[in-house]
Amino acid sequence: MNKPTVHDIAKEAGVSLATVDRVLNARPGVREKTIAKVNAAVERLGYVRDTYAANLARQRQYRFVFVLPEGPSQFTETLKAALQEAYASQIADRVVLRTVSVPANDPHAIVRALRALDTDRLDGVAIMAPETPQVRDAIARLKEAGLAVVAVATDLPNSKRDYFIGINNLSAGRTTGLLMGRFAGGQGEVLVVTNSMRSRDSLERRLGFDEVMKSDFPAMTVLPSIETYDDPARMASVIADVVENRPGVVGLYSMGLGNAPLLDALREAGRAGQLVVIAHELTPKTREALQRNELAAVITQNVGHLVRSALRVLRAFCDEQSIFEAQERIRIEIVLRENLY
Amino acid sequence: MNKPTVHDIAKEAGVSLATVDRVLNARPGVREKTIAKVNAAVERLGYVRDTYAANLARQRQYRFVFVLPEGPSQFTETLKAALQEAYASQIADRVVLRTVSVPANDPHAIVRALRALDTDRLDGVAIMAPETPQVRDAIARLKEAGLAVVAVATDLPNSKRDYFIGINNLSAGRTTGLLMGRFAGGQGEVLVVTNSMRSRDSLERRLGFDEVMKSDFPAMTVLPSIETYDDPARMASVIADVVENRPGVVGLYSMGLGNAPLLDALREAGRAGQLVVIAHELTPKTREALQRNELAAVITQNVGHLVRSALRVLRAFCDEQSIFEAQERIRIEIVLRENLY
DNA sequence: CTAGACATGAGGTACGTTCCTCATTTACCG
DNA sequence: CGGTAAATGAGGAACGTACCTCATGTCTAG
Repeated sequence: MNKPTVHDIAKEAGVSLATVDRVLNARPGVREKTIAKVNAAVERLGYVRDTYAANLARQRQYRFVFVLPEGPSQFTETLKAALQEAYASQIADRVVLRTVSVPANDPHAIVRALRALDTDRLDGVAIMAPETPQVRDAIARLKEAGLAVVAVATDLPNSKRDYFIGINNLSAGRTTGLLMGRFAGGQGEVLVVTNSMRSRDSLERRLGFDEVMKSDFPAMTVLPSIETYDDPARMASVIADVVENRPGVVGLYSMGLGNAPLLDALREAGRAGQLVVIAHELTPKTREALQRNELAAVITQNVGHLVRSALRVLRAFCDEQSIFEAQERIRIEIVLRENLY
Repeated sequence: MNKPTVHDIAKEAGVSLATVDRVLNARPGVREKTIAKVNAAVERLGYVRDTYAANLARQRQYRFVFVLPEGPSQFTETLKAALQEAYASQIADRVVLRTVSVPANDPHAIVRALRALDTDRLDGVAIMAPETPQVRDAIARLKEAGLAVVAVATDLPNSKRDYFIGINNLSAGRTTGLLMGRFAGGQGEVLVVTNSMRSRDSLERRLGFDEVMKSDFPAMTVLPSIETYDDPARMASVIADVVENRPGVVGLYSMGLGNAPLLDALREAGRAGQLVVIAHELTPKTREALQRNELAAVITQNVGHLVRSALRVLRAFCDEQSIFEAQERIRIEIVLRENLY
């Protein structure tokens, strides 16, 4: 038997097409009893609305905005590229997309950008930003206006966002810890470098990393995190110091942004390839470093998947459809030289 | 400006809707010159056919069959479950799906199954089977009948299949080699066990594994592959032998099916957790073993991704659409205890 | 010059849905 | 019981595309 249509429902329920339509689209003017009759028929026949036909009739447009940080990070660049690519594909059917870039380190700019969004001409927003009370408020405003809101890559757990698309950073840190311990042989000191420990992402990763180090590799020592604040010179001096004065250091964990300066500094110091270096995010730089054996591993999330997922989830929320969790779960990927493709 | 429609094309090209339709659907009875005019208009306006509207009008059905091996393997089970799950989702819009199971170790059965397919009532076939000349011929027949054919999980490179959806097993073997060498500390012997070395998948994995072992970990010794032919007793005796007589063995690589008996045997022998054991395919069994630290790592491919990809690719070939490579590339995933979710 | 083949146009119906309007029926209240 | 409001029915147009028929226009060969 073919898929049932609204006409079949009407016949089955013994009502007219118009009534079925009123029920399905939650329009007023139908008795409870009739609503029940229609719903029963829907159940019985297993009717599912043809979203594409519905979108056609309704001339549906999904107007989405991606609010992304703009900075020296290659991560954002790859993300934007992936967005462009996805936009040209089937997934972006009936989607009108706009990207808003905000300076990464300006907490006020992000709020201004969110406040400036014209909620009347928008159906959904994807946000990648650190969480602040102001950001939470701005998101509450978007939700009140009926928009779908998803957090991308970095979660906004205390905001009213509908969904988070990205990895669990605690697990990511734990994964790195396990890998570091195993690769380094369970002995020696590990240095953790990061751009800044102020972000929750960094904190969570560090937390997970330490947990595993402590429980699984008690013979190893994890040194305090060193913050480099986007400053290549600072990074160079940190690395030089390690190379000269800390012979016990066997591993290096680059927790966030700023992989490029780290790799440069290591190469400069002539220690590239001798330490177990693990970094986050697969970018052209880290890719190359993996190939040269300068990085032992990269912990990453697939940005293509990330943006496609964001688009699908935004649509689902706009249509009040359920989302296919298994498809939207972003995996913590471990990339070595050999599964780099 | 909104997306152009066929009407816009007709206006732009200065022809009627009927002619535009004839050109777009490659129907006969249009002069070369007119075809060029229409195509020029399509180019100029950047027209893209609305596949969903087209499918609606055409009452399109995608009738697909998945031909899958039936055996003691948990892999096939997870694959079928994923297929069921995907079938309920958007991806399977207008798809009518059937699964055909064939005994895994009967090369004739697969050919019989492929020959039995009614090509008139079918639009595409996804096949997971070892390649033989007869299978190649059967696929050639399907292609001649105009069907879309994809190989899933295990490639059929010399057949006429349109596409392969799965991982590169040479790279998978290389990845495992790198991981094994790193985890085991570059010293000692490694045992390789597999159900059978007759499959190309096994051969390629072994090849890749050996390549990396030789180049990156020359101090390690890889022992000859041991085949267990689906026989738990044989597996148990192999493991017992290793535990008792081969103290130099530090690592174990389970290359294909039969992880369950291996893990059972290891537990039996009391050596679970002491060797670096790496296996393929994430299943309930291997998942549990990771959690118990009995497996150091699992090399796998996401079966959900696999089947969704197969469905998308089959559709694309049916519609002669281009496929979005980045989305269809199946990654070689490294799963540790910590990124297991 | 004309028959016949071929090219093109005009217009309609359909797909499954949405969203109208207008008419009719039903239920409830006093 | 009539009056009124609410519920329902009937039907149509539209979305973008496919596919059909029939009429008309144009070219070419004889």
